[in-house]
Amino acid sequence: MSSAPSDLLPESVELPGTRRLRFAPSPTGDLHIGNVRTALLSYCLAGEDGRFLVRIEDTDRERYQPEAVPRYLETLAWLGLRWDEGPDIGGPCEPYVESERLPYFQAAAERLVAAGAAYFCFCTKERLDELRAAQRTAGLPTRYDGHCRNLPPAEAVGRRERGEPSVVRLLVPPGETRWDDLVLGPQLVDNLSVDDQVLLKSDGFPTYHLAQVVDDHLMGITEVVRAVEWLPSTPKHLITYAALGWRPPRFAHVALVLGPDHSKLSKRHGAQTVTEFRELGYLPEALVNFLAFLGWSPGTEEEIFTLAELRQRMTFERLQSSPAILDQQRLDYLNGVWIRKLTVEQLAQRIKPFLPQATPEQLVPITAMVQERIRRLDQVPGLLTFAFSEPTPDADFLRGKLSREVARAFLEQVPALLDGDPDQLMDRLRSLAQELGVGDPTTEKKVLQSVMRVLRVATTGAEVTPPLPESIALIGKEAAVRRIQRAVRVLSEAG
RNA sequence: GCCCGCAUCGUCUAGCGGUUAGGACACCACUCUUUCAAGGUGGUAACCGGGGUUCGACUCCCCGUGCGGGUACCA
Repeated sequence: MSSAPSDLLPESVELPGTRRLRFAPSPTGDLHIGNVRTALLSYCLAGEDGRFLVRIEDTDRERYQPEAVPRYLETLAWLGLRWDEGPDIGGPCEPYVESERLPYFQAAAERLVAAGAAYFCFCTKERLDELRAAQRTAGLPTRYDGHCRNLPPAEAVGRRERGEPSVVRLLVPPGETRWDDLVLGPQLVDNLSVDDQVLLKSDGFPTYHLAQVVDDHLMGITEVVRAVEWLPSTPKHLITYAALGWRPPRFAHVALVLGPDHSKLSKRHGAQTVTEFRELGYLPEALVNFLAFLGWSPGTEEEIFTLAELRQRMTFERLQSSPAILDQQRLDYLNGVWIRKLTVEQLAQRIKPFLPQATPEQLVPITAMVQERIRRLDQVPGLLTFAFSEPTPDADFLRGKLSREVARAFLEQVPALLDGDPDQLMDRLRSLAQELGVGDPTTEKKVLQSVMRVLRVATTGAEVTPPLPESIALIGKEAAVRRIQRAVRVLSEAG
């Protein structure tokens, strides 16, 4: 057999980075929060002296969505996960798109076949289906029966030349496979339970199993961080590395992220893609901080971390092996923390897309008003409806617990108080309220509250708003007076 | 069915043979306060079950149970 194809496989040369970790998403749809978590872990675990690379795993032609690639990259960038090598910026191991690396996979497959570590298989889908069904009813493990394992090479070549569709399967040797997982510890698998995996599909594309092994080797990947769903196929990968004479990377299998009902995260759990979380008004800083703690902890009681700090601190030793449930309340809390950590100007920029009706001049004052009271950016419009539309509270809503007379008497005198120093407005309102509170059986404090409530409802139409002086300043004195006068009218007419 | 992994408050977690089992979210009080938040103080709440090993198990081993994953020419 010719050795030419194998020459297509370059031996890895010196590559930059003490550690090289990659994120290799399959471009189908939108980036799932679970995927992003492994990307985050890989980015952090690469450390400050390591390299983080992105490789596009587009070997499934059925599910491939070309538009997904730029979207994925944009999402990673939004989160701040900067890659050192990737499809857009290139690097020493170009190209970083698997569909452009077919010769490598085909060469590897041929090398494996030549070495007797893999073989051509001509079994049809129908035969395989029947086989599995029969095995299952017999209570046996469902796996390939080795039907094509011992085809004479000449026959295999002949059938291929005649155009019969074929795949290349890994020939799993007897024995056992062991490795020391960076998260789960020592693993031992009897090769009897490892299937003869298809490495090269009949369309000439590799399966994940081959592509991952070949590319991780050629790209000098030192550690592979992936979800436990890959655990059962690790022996296949290790056997492939060994057959190719390559040293495998170390593996770190992290547990899955589950929904609140302990099942795999899916649509019915609400937001699950990064884009969805972004549209709900979560900050990348919060998402990163939150995700990092799903399966990792610093071992101290610190819990607020920037991405840079995470990259500095994260180690494989502290990775957790049990699954984590996505708790959105905790995410909300962390998001609130990060919202308050930003400067008003920074936050204003983040709020901007959520409040397109705000003028540039309004944006900063608005931000200052809401910064302490929101946990998500999408809550901003709800807090500020009064600023962008005229409220129309009715008399009963206006007066609340107060009598119409007291409510009206109070409101009638407010416009005059609006003129002085805005910082003292509360003091002036307080004095006015105290005057009106004389003779009232309730405490002064309660009177003050009721009376402020009337003014709040009159000017904003809501019981819950940012502080009154700022709210009034936002809508402007003129509008405030107009709204108060309207309220007075409503209260009078109701009588 | 078969193979594999996991198991501390409701949730995220600390713990790595001897602790009053710690922190955070959520929740409940109180506090601050013009509402709502934010902040402060305090509180409720956990080692899945059964066997071992050991002077001593949340911690180590085995079994069970529960949950999760794999079982594709998808990743």
